[in-house]
Amino acid sequence: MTNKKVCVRFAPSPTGPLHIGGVRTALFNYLYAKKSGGKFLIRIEDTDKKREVSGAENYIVESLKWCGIEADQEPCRQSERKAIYNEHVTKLLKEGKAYYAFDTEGELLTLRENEEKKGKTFIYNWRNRSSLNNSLCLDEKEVQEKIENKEKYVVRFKCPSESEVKTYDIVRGDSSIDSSLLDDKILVKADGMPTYHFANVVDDYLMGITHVIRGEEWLPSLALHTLLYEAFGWKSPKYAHLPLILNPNGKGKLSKRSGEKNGFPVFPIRWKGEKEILGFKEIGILPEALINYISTLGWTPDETKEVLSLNELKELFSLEKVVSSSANFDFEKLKWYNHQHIQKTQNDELLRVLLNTKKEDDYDVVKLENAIGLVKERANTVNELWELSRYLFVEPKSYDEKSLKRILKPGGKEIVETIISMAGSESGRADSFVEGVKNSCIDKGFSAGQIMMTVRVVLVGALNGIDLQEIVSFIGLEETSSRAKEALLKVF
RNA sequence: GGCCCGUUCGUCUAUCGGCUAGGACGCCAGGUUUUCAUCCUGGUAAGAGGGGUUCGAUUCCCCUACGGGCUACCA
Repeated sequence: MTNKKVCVRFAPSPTGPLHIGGVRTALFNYLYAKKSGGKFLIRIEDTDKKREVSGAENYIVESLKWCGIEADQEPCRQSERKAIYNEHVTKLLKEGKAYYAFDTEGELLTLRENEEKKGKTFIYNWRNRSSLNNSLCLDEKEVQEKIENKEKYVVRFKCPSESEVKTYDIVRGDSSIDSSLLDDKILVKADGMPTYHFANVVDDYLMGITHVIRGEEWLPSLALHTLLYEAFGWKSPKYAHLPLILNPNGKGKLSKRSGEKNGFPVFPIRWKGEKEILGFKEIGILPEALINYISTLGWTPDETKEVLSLNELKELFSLEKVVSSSANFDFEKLKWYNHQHIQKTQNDELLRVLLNTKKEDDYDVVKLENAIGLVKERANTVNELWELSRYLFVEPKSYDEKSLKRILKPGGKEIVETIISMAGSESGRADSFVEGVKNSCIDKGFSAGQIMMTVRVVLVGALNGIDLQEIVSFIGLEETSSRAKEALLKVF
């Protein structure tokens, strides 16, 4: 038995920015392809012109690129393959496996509403298709006339009335569906474009897709797709339906709105729609951290190691380990992954990312890179690097309440004066300055605690930050003295 | 409403009938840091409920509950 080379695809529809669920689907496809030495393709499913959003296609590709996910071929577009779908639908029509339907949308809507009033559901299928307006009950002439008169029509799939459709899903195993419950899905719309279901099946077959890895929302369509493969006499690809990613509280699919509500992004990068929406990139999440985190949503590697690079994920991924229950998105955990990845990232790389995200050009880049090295272990996001290293570049603007309380203790002024005189003295040494101030003040009878706290308030303006000596070494004696003078003026 | 899928600590998950139910995030406590954060150590906390099957069920089956998805000439 020869194993066909794995070929998978990510098939987004360009109706808006790519959200985190889509990224996860793309990621799992990509990882599976890489793991199996296969191909990963992107297919743009732009069969609905009404819902198409300009810029979305480009956004999707750019987002994935930022995540490190790149296709092995240029993306293809379904809108450019109309002739192919026509050819295939003609085949089904000829074989009596599909039929023309002339019912208007309004008529169908009325039918649906009427059934709903009775507490029932209208299904366009074997039960009622013979009483509706289609080529199964109209005679051939009438059908020809209607088509020649340019009457609007759709093509529907003639779904078998009684057949047990057996399906297999890598994540969920075997199941079987009674085809009599299915409806005669539209294959080609009145505008001549194929529907998702039809284009999807035709393309997956033609493109040699071996594994369809997609979101769980497609599970109800699996029987239809299987039936379509059967109608063409084609062998179905293997399927893996991924669990959904839900809101943090588990209520509903993660959506644009849920991100806004909970104060975190749901998109990889900035989306410039009616309103600009920031992505994970803009808030300082590293792509590898995002990828690492979302890989854990519905999947776990065999090994216990948690922090993994994209390359490691490629090695470890397996579809068999994908779970079937949906996962809640947890921004806190993403931040933890980001913290871990920041630690693994070189300072110059962090600098590059930082400057890319936000420009504050009055900083010296060499100094900034050094500062990053000093503060990065405290950062959960790249953007925090600015705030965390602020006092290494600018003197404190103000002193918070707790700091004032500290510095205003009896003797505080004397300690500050000592800092000024020692920093200004010819013999003052920057690399052991803090130790010097400490010893000198201890001699004057102050406690080590008070001395250190006072120095901190002078330098940082708050009771936090990196090691004092590191600060002094970074900013230099002159700046140290200047900050102390400033404190003397402002506080006392 | 109908159809489908799911249900292990608050969250992500491990467990392929033997469990004192493991790990990670979070949270709490302690240690390191004369600060804060990091880091280290420890702690907290779970099998939705009810029936079966079995010597034994978190694991297999059924029912109920709850959650989610689909139910378009959207994908």
